[in-house]
Amino acid sequence: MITIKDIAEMANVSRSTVSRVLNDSGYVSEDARKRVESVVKETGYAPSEYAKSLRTKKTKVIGVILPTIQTETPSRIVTGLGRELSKHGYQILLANTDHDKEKELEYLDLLKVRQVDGIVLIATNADAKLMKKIKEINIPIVVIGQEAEDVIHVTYDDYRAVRELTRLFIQKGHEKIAFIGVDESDRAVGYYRKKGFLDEMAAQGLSVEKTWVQKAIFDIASGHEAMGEILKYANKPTATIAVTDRLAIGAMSYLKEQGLEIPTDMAIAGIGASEMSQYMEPPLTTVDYQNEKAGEEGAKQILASIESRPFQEKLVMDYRLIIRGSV
Amino acid sequence: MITIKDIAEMANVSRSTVSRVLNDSGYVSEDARKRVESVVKETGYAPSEYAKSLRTKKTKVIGVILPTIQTETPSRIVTGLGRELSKHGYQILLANTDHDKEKELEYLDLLKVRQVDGIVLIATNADAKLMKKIKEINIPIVVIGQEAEDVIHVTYDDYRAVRELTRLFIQKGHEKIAFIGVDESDRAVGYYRKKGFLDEMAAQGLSVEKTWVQKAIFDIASGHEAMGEILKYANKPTATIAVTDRLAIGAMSYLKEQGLEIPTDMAIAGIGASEMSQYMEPPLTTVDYQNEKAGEEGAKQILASIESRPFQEKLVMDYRLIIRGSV
DNA sequence: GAACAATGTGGAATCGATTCCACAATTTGA
DNA sequence: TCAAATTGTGGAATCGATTCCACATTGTTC
Repeated sequence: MITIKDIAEMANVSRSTVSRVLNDSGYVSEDARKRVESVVKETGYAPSEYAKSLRTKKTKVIGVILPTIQTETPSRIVTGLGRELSKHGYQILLANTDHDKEKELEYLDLLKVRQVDGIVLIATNADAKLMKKIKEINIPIVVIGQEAEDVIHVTYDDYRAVRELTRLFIQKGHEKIAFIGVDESDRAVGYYRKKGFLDEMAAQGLSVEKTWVQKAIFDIASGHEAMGEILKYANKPTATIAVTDRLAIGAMSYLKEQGLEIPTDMAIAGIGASEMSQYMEPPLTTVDYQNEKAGEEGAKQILASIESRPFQEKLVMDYRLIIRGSV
Repeated sequence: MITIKDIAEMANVSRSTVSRVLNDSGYVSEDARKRVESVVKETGYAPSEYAKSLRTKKTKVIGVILPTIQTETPSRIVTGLGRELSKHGYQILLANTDHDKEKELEYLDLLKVRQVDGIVLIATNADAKLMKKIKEINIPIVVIGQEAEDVIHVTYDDYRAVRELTRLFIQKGHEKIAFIGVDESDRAVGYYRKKGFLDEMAAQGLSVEKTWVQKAIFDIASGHEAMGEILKYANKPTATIAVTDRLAIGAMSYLKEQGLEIPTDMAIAGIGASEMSQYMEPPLTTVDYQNEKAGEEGAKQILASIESRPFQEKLVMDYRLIIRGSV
């Protein structure tokens, strides 16, 4: 494998001169520069990132920690991240926790040891333990999808989106509206989406039965189960907001099993603009977050931070309602 | 940041001795070993991968090249890969080509420069250009989902799976069976799945109208369009095999638009066991490939190759039919 | 008892790049 | 014309690890 030593010999200069040409730093005569560039081109020489990194302490690698790559939100964000990072010569080192929260902390340590230039956390819960570890490792960090104090973060306007969804139902004449959420330890999906729902209902003078508000987990089966719980009682709602498309799809499958018509007997909406949402029967009303763009923006901010340029600590992505046959 | 020099000073030994302890190589007295281990533990010291790599020429990083991370097959394979690789202290460097074939070759070069220990290609077409480049870069490589001569590859039995699917339709009384495929440059999805279909039909003495065999691309919309083409002619089939779930789902949406009943008017099946397939109406019959396991197996073989242990050049993953309401 | 082997250790060389220092030649300005 | 600044260059030091060599001590075998 060719090294800078070989290039220097071929171009009749020293390694310092080759380095000056490659990095466009310091004085180099035009003659010497041309000779070096010619040799580099004809040999296809590229310097070792490892040797460079040892000296410059930069790796051009960003670590990305996520609970799964198999769902749309994380995979879209990673796509956006990768698109922007590769424009600047950076690569993604993937750290998949497989939903194991402890692994998140382990990966932060591992990525520090691997000297990544920055770390992006996707679909995390920014709890005290995580925030403490983030402060400790002292690497530029971006959190995507969750608020994080004193850390660059890109979020979606969960609160406003759900308020608007709720308003949509009310405008369509619904007064009894149910809600399928997740644990509020997930501030974005669990807390703010619920708060948006409850605040809009209160603002419209509409009450919410305790039995209409269910807590699920992030899978289709638990949406199914939650709808079952909602419909167990006499005072039944006529519409349901689920905090993810998966939960909505699970709920829909329960309704169909019970012979109930969507949206005639129950209107329903989700969040996430999953591909599946489009092909449900009827097609599911949903909120489209700009996940790929969130990834791109996250990449821009972390690069600005790494390269000591001004950055925005907080970005809130826009969203749009996709109104379909389920409402 | 702590280095081996600091550890040596704290433990009252030389850097060589610390290195011997960390790598369990060469003679070290019990006394010295205990002191070093104690200091390493209390400081949380971990050696720089970059410095190690400079000397050992190993990086403990595997490059993964894929056209998209947003679909189920690649994301499941990556999940399986990551699970196995992380057991052995390896990390994944993600290289997403965004369906740009030229980028695949660029990424091979980039990953060589980054001195990854191995490269995994997912959802590629092993054409002559790619195979030439693979020979040239001389890094352990695994191809997943496609056959590749002289390269470790993990495949699915596309041919046999589609023969079995075709037989299933015939056993249910269908004689007029349509096929929605993709370009045959994709040997696995385009060629072998089609060949399985045609061979089984011929073996059963059943003819296939030219208009019943359509070529689509890998998206739902083109499955919709393909079904439109199939139904344009008088002699209509009563069943359709699509080479991916997405194409099947697109076809289904066309049928519904035309007011046709699935499976009464047209039975339909896809391949890929997508999550969506389960929630279609009726639920889609599909072939489940073991994508995560393919990733795990691919990881095992590439690690065996990297570590100069015996490996299998060709693995064929098993599959299972998931028979649902669409047939 | 001597020669050979095993044990244990420290320090230099090495990996491949960048960076800084020293030196020489040339140019500029007073 | 001379001093200072600029231009151009090569080589050593450095980054943080591993590895090998040289040396000293201890143990074993003939």
